[in-house]
Amino acid sequence: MSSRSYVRLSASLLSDPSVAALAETFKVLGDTTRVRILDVLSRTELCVQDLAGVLGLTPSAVSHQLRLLRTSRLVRTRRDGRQIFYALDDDHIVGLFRQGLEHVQEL
Amino acid sequence: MSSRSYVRLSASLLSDPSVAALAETFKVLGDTTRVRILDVLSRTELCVQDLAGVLGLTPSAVSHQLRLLRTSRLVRTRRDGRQIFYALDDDHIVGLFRQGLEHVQEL
DNA sequence: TGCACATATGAGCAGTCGCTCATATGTGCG
DNA sequence: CGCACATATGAGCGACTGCTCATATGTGCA
Repeated sequence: MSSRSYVRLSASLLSDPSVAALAETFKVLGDTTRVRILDVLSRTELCVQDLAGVLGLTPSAVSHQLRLLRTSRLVRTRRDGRQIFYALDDDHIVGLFRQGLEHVQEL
Repeated sequence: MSSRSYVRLSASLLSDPSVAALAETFKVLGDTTRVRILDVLSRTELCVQDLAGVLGLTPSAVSHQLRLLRTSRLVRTRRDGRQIFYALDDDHIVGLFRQGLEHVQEL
């Protein structure tokens, strides 16, 4: 392949910011704890201590992970008294899970 | 939430192996170098040195990443003489990228 | 066969990750 | 207000990641 072709191919690739944002999103999804959290939240809204209860983790560990998920706009929060309820922020995550599972299941 | 409800919710969640496989797949996608490699391969089949040329990386670095992608069944190989050509192994990756970009673009 | 090229692999190092533990912030209620 | 509860945050530790550099494996050709 000529270096001239490198240039032509490069011009059609994803931009650096897109690549970074995409990788960042997948990185957040690439951890069993966060997958489990998102799986739970795809079924019901839940507060931190209940998430911890369901998943068998400390509230602190869950809170740390939720911060990441919040920063990535994967979950949103709603305060009700002392508790803060978490829910999925958009439907793309469910789509990503479904598509990811399809890939996984054909191994 | 009662501990009885924990049990009910838990029963409907993804199995541990599914969670592990899903997280593993996303983890592989969660790196800019691998995203760039897959982006290139979504447009054309390419051998290691040309991938390195396009991406401005050493052939060794590319080869290390390709091994991961191979193990995860995200790319497949075809030998032609001394060169080994890499291509996407299935269409789900393109779908995952598209879905991921949709999420990213609404930030 | 022997040499050059293409790719793969292993060791090792700097940077990152996910947890725990301690502590801070924020809210409701007496 | 003052205390208990719910959540968030920071430091720090062991485990892991992605690269480089050196080396091994595999292929084509004289």
